[in-house]
Amino acid sequence: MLATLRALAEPSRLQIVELLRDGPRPVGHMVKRLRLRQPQVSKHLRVLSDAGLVEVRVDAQRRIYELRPEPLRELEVWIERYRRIWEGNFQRLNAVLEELKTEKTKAKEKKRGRANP
Amino acid sequence: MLATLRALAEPSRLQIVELLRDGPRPVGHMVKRLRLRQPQVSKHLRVLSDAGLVEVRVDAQRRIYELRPEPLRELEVWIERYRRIWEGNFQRLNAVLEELKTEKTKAKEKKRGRANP
DNA sequence: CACGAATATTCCAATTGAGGCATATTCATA
DNA sequence: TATGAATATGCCTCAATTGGAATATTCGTG
Repeated sequence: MLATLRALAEPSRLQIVELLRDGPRPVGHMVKRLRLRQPQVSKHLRVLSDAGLVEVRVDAQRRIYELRPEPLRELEVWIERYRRIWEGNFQRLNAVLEELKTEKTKAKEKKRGRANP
Repeated sequence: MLATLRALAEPSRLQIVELLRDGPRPVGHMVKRLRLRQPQVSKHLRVLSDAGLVEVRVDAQRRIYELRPEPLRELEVWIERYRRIWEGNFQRLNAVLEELKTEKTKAKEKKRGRANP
């Protein structure tokens, strides 16, 4: 999970993944499209590969990279656990009250909620 | 999207988000649970807040943090676009062929597909 | 109105990560 | 078999990020 997120949380890498959404591609193809030099693309692919997000197929001196579904599916599963957050009516109220024995609820404050403006 | 991923791609921050899945929580609550000092937790919360992943409610000198659904929903939407990747039978074959005019398909190679072992 | 509780911010040191460049490797082909 | 194409790796540098400690701020309360 974390590995997947870390791999995706980089602009170039995210672009590569988006690129591969259209199907397997050789390195050279990505070099042409991205604003990156070949070594850098290879490095990013290495990271994606270590995270299990892509796999390679060899074609002579060419390397064809392809998305692997597993990590993405896992990410989807993970995020589904948060679904109820946007499907309204959470029962969180009691969760809050559980923690806030000393509740006084009287706040004002603007400016991003800083404790000390 | 990228902002969301970057915010989530850090172990402590991911933990905080998981924590907040159970409902809004004050900073002190997280400090107790995570293996982090208060200032560090505040900093991470700041990052999450900048990414729009959490919002604050003020309660006296306490700050109650709460998950915001939007970025998570967006992430879910984004990942759904990859659904077909794991729902089999992609038509990628022709995408490959499109790129590989010089196809020769003869590969061997083991060791992680390095071009030069 | 001084004090403690709760939290944010600043400054610093150490670590990590991305780009750039040069180079090594492998394959196909002349 | 020498050469060019395609790709990976190593080394270096710079910028960004994280954690730590100290400090500032604000609120409620005695």
